[in-house]
Amino acid sequence: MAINEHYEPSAMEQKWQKRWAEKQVFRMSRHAHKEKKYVLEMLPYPSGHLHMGHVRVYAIGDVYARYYWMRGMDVVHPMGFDAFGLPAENAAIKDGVHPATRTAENVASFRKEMMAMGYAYDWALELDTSQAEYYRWNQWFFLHMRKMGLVYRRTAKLNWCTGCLTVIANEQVVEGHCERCDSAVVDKDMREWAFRITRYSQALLDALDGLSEWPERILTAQRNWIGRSEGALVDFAVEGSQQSIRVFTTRLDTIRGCTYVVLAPEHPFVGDLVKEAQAKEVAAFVEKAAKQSKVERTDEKGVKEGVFTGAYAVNPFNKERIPIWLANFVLADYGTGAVMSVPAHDFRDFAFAQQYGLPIRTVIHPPQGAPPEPLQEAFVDDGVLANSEEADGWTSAEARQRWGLWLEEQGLGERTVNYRQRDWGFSRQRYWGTPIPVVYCKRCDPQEEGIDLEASQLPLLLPPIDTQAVIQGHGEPPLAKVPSFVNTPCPQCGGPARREVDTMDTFVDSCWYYARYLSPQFEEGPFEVDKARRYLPVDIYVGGPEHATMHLLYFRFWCRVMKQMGLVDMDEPVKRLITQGIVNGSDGRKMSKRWGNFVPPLEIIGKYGADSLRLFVLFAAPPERDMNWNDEQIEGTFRFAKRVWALAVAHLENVKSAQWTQPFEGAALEVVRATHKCIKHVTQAIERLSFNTAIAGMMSFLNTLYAAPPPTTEQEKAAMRFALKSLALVLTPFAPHLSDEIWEALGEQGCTVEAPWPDFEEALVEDALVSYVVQVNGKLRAELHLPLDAGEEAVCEAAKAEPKVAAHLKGKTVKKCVFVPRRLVNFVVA
RNA sequence: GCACGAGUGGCGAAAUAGGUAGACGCAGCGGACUUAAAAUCCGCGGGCCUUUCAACGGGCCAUAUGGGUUCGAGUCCCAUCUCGUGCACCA
Repeated sequence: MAINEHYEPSAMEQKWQKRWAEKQVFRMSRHAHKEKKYVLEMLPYPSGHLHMGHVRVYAIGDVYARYYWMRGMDVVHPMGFDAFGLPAENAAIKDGVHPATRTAENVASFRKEMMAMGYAYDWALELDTSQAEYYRWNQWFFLHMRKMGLVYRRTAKLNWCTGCLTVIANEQVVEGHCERCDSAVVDKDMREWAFRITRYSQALLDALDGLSEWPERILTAQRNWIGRSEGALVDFAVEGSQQSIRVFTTRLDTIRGCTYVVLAPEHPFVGDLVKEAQAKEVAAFVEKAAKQSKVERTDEKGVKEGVFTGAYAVNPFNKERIPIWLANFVLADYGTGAVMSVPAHDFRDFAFAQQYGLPIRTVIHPPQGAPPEPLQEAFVDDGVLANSEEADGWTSAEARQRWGLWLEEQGLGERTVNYRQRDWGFSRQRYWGTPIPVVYCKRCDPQEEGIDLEASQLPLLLPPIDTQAVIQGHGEPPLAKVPSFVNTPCPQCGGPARREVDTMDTFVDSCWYYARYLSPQFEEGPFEVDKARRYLPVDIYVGGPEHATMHLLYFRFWCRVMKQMGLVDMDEPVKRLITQGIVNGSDGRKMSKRWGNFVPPLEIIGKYGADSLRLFVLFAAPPERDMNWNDEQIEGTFRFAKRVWALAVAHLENVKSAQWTQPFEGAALEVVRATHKCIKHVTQAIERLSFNTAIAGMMSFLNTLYAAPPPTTEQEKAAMRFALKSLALVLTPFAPHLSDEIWEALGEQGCTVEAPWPDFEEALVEDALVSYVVQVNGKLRAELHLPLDAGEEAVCEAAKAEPKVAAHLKGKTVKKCVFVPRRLVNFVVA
């Protein structure tokens, strides 16, 4: 076979991509009887073309997939498309192309570009979530989960994205703006469908402790998001009324310092409580608050406004009569929508009390003693109780415990746990998503709770639509404009009924896709349970940290539901999570056409080849760190690829058929040593997610081979052949095309990914001499090269004999001599 | 405000268990090859001081800042600063 002297990646890479596909080398179950490894990257939204971020995630996953294949494992490495979603629909509004058409085009180009990168996917497992064969199972889950009480319809103030023209979930609102399009989010009173994810808040929180292979930042983000707080519910009797106000507090220990109670303006008791004298003022206040959006109300930091209702409550602990106020900062949907105010021990309450001249009473002292009165600021830490009669001297923790019990005994309240997390609202007023399999019938369902379709009626297909006429961005669900879809007989009475016209959030699609990959053609259920048993959970999951409190929380919830349904037998979907950093433009800004810093991967592949691009994204920074694109660094990895090829070409004919079975010695042994060292380095670097140093190790090895004398003896030729062969193998996860080309040129069979990962011999990793550092009082004074087996005495003697060391020891007493085998000697002198 | 993470050359970064700080690469400089350039190959490369024509050497400082533990600290402890991320009138 003729060897191309020059490194020309384009033709070479295409050749191997074709061959891999023909031979199906990446198919699932190639080693069906071996240990399984499920390597997964978050499935992409097919947006048109790959960008550098995609190139990076998939390169990371690909390293592990190929590595584990070579380790002889039964690897599953699938890819698919999160094909529903707003961009395709918005594009349709703009240019009139149907979302299905646009999506199909995009999927095709994504697939092609992924293949051009040489990623090792089993394309037989490919998924497209916008296909009925997939989304029908979303509907199937919906019906099951509704029976389990995990799906319900509610009316609430919802987050309406003014850009996407749909309601979005709490998780998708970032500082009052849409996570996707950054438009303002406003409150809108609407009805929607929600998953009761909060039923799992505690379980999802507890299980985080077991996710030892997840990045700490993701675990923390989820803990914060779930926002568990322990506290108590306390009933405050209302003077002259049968009603009592229930408040939630985490600081029951401060309750004797409570000098007033505050309700949210939306609190249901407000109308009953308010006294005639205050009625006008209160009504105005409530109206004003209602007009403000959640964003506005929480945006004005520090501006607290309130109004007195004229009513009084009674503190159940000291029977004190205290006023009831309304305030804009109290949230109706957290806790009970009512709080007890303890100005002495809460910053907000302190500011509010000062503003409105309400009394401030200290009941907690810091351990050092009483603070000066009047308080200059709230003391919010735990401390020791004071001014609390029999409780004086208790610690805060003790008081919470004892009073909590007392409340329960007296029937005045209870200890409780509150979560910040809300249920997951998943209705979307858009077209390009999974239809919700529910019908409204005025006769059978006057409350519009929704009547479920029968499982046999699935899939409920998304109707074909006239793009121009129907997809108009007026904020009405597009499906409402398709009479043939809307009008349907009631599944119960057969009379005229209307279908639900909202569709599901696309985050539903990504909740269980990892299980579907294992049996994408399966028609009897969402996936084959046996396959799930064999291959789940996912062993390595790679994706962006921006999903910390969205997808990564939703799919954990869904996994638990699937377990309850008996579909899977694990609690958690993913063992090890890798969150890759962002690829920014060379100016450090987000890569975007707008900034003119956008680098299309296809262009780079064309210029340098996929191998060099893969090497670049893996070498420039560790996987979890953000990185900037760099036009000069890519030249560096391209140079490396060229050097590897040039070295192989230089030696191939000479060493191709070399054989040697005796122990190596001399120059040949040095080459063999360097090879073992490289194998060890790369192996360990891959295991600890340090791909940049893995590549650095190979670069060093290559430098060593360049420096080695040209092989002349049979032994030296065999050593060089061993070096080239090993390099081809360890390079495979990073630059697979180049590896296979060298592999083939050496006369080896098949492709590198089918070959076993090379082992290293510890004895051959060691150099014959070990380098010792000699320090005097911790300062470096000399370096020695001594045999491996040199003992402490011999090393110390040799060290003392070094002239530079001797100079520093002269006239001083050695008080101590620290000896670290194989590393250093340190003389401590006075 | 609370929580988490990170600060190392001109730049991207490395240092697995407390043991030679800056591996590997980029840019830069010097050399070889070439009529020349590109490509390629080889070499140099933290700062300051000192010696010297120069080379070789020698000394001190240096991993955000200030302390501490240790024979020895980028690494461990305490405090501070800066940046990034998440949560946030959440009671």
